[in-house]
Order: sequence, then C-alpha cells, then structure tokens
Amino acid sequence: MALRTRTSTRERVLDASLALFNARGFVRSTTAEVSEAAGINEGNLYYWFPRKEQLAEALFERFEAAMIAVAESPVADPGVLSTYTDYQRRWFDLMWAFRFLYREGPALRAVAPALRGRLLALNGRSQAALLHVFEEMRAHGLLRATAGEIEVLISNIWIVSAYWMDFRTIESGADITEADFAWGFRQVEMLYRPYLTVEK
Amino acid sequence: MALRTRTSTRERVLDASLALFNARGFVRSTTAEVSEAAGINEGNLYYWFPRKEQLAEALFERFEAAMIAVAESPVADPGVLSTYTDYQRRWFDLMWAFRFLYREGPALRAVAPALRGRLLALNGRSQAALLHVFEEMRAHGLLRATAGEIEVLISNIWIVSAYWMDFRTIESGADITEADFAWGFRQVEMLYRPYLTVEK
DNA sequence: GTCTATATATAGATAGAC
DNA sequence: GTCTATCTATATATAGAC
Repeated sequence: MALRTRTSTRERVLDASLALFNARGFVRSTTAEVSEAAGINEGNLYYWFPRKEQLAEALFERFEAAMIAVAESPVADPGVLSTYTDYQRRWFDLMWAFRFLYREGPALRAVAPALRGRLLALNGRSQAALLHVFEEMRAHGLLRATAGEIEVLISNIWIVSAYWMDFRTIESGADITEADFAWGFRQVEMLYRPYLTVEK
Repeated sequence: MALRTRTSTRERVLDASLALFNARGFVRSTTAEVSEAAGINEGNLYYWFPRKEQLAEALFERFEAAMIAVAESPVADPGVLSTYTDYQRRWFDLMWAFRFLYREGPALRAVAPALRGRLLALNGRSQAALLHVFEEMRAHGLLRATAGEIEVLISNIWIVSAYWMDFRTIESGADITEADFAWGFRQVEMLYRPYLTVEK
C-alpha cells in the first residue's frame, strides 16, 4: 500500500492549487501557473481536471470534510474556558488554510456555481455546531447572552473569521503572513469576550 | 451653466459603472457591458476612460470624498445616543453605495494598483475619525471601554460593515437586496452594544 | 499518464471615419 | 464626441503523438 511514497499527481496538483489560490486568488491564478507549480504539463493538468472549476470543487471537498470534523467534534473539557478557546483556534486555523474560498467569494462562486449550495449547506451545519457549543458554555455558566445575541454573534464570528485577511491586506499594503495571524485571532476573540462571565 | 440638463456622458458612464460593479462585481463586468448600460458605444467609452481601471479609480474618488465628509462631519447632538446611531447609519449607507470596492477587493486592487495606497490612506483617516467619535461618547459617559477595546472594535466594525454583504450572499443563495440592509445594520450595531452604558 | 501543438473564446484596447 | 471595424493578448480547453 505504501509502495509509492510520493503522493499522486492528483494530490500534488491539489496541494499546489491550494497554495497558489491562497496566495493569488482563484480567478487570477491561471491553469498554466497551476500546472507549473505542480511540476507537470498543462495538458496533463487537463487530464486530471478537465475544467478549472473542478480544482476549486475538489479543494472545497477537503475543506468541507475538515470543517465538519472541527465543528462537530466534542470539546475536550466541557465547562473549562480554555477548551473553548482551543475550539475557536481549530476553526480559525481551518479558515486560514482555505482562505481562497472567501477571498474572492463572489467571483469564485460565479465560476463554480456548484459551490453555492454546498457552501450554504456547510455554513448552516457548522453554525449549528457553533450554536451548540455556545449553549454548552451557557449551561456551564461561562457565558451570559440571550438567544438573539448568540445568533448575531455567530454570524459576526463567521464574518470576521473569513474576511479579516482581506481587511488586513489593505491595512498592511502587502500580502498577509502568519505574523498577522495573532491579530486576526484577537479580533474574533474580542467578539464574544463581552459575554463571558469570567475574565480571560 | 445649467443649459444642458442631461448629465454629461462621463457622469452617465460612472453612474452606470457603479450600478453594474455593485451588482456583478468589477472583474466580471466587461467594458462592453458598461458601455451598453451607459447607452453609448464601446469605442466612445474608451474615449472617456482609456483603461478599465480608470472607471474604478474615478468611482473611488467619489467614495473618498463622500467618506471623508461622512466620517469627519461633527455629530448633530454630542452626548445623545441616537445621534451616534445616525452617524453609524451614514457610514453604513456609504459602504453599501460603493460596495463593489470591497466585494472583490483583492482582484480589484490587483487590476487597479493605484487604489492600494489610496484605500489605505482613506481607511486610516476614517478610522481616526471614528476613534474620535468613540472618545466623545466615552467622555459623555455613553461608552465604557478601554483604548485597546475601542481599537479592536473599530476594526471589527469596519470588517463587518464591508463584508456582511458577501456573507449574506452565501446565506441567502441569491444576490442581496435592500431587504437585507436592516440585517447588516444590526450586525454592526451589536458589535458596540456591549460597551454602551445605557440600554438602546 | 504525460507530453506538444493547436484551437477557441473573450475581453481589453486601438485606428480612423464621420 | 461618437461611431464602426479591427487588433492583440491571454486563458481555458482540446487533439493527438508518445
């Protein structure tokens, strides 16, 4: 089974695509660039992915699986504040890893319309999971917020988690790096902090 | 001076461009579509704007002037809560009116690199104005927040104001309309609400 | 499966008549 | 200032040899 240690061409194409799309965006990345980054010929790329949008769709499937695993896995120590920070961290990391899905959202969904419904479904599912986590925090007395406040909060967490990168790109004038990561994490953290019953 | 009541071709092109870019995004709008929407020939369009990016730049100048006017105009009744809600409202309306500037941010700035520095400068200037307003609210006892909290808050207000539309587009599955407007306004409002000393 | 060579489509941009 | 006609560049995609 592990006879070939090198990853398959298909996987290498997807790895290269993800890196490229995150760095330059899906629309601005050409199939020529993708194939070069993957170390194969452009014709060969079309053997694996006859349409460019299939690259985005295949990467979305990776994201989808990872997001469901992150969002729906039970937290380590229910009732302990730090365990919920860890939960947020995993969520945040994941959106960073697939940030191209949000950086050029409308353009991406226009060229890969199949993503529209799937993104919608995934959003609903992961937001429901996040709601469950907040309910658990409230049950443990860690959070004081009404149902309405939590609903608004969840949307704002999603918005800031997805788009802080673009905002930061404008602010810094250059492309963001891992160094900006802590900044974004803090922005999200401060969204729910006012509702915590204990000091962080 | 008002001999011709019809607006100039240049102005009509910009009006049509703004509507089109807001609806479909800058990148996906072609110069053929712009000229058709403006009711002129494509060749004529290039007489007024030899490069497509100049459309975005000219519209940015409109935005810039309006944003400075909104951000830096003193509030009507200092110390009265509703006057600050009005301030936020004008800010919010403006970002809606020029939402194309944010919807495809990275792609737009790539094609019109001249916007990068100007957006940065405008962000800094209008955020400074917003900071001043928050300080005024604090001085009047309307707000209880540390300097650090206000700083994070301002960035989050900016992020949600700019990007709630894209988030909403995914959620609703269709393009957003004025009906979603109240939703977005509430999302922003809830960001600073925890820091208010009086009930809204 | 991977390559070379080529086709097709489109969008931004230009030249020049009126 | 406005139009018609045309050019050019680029990006996605295909055909077919190896």
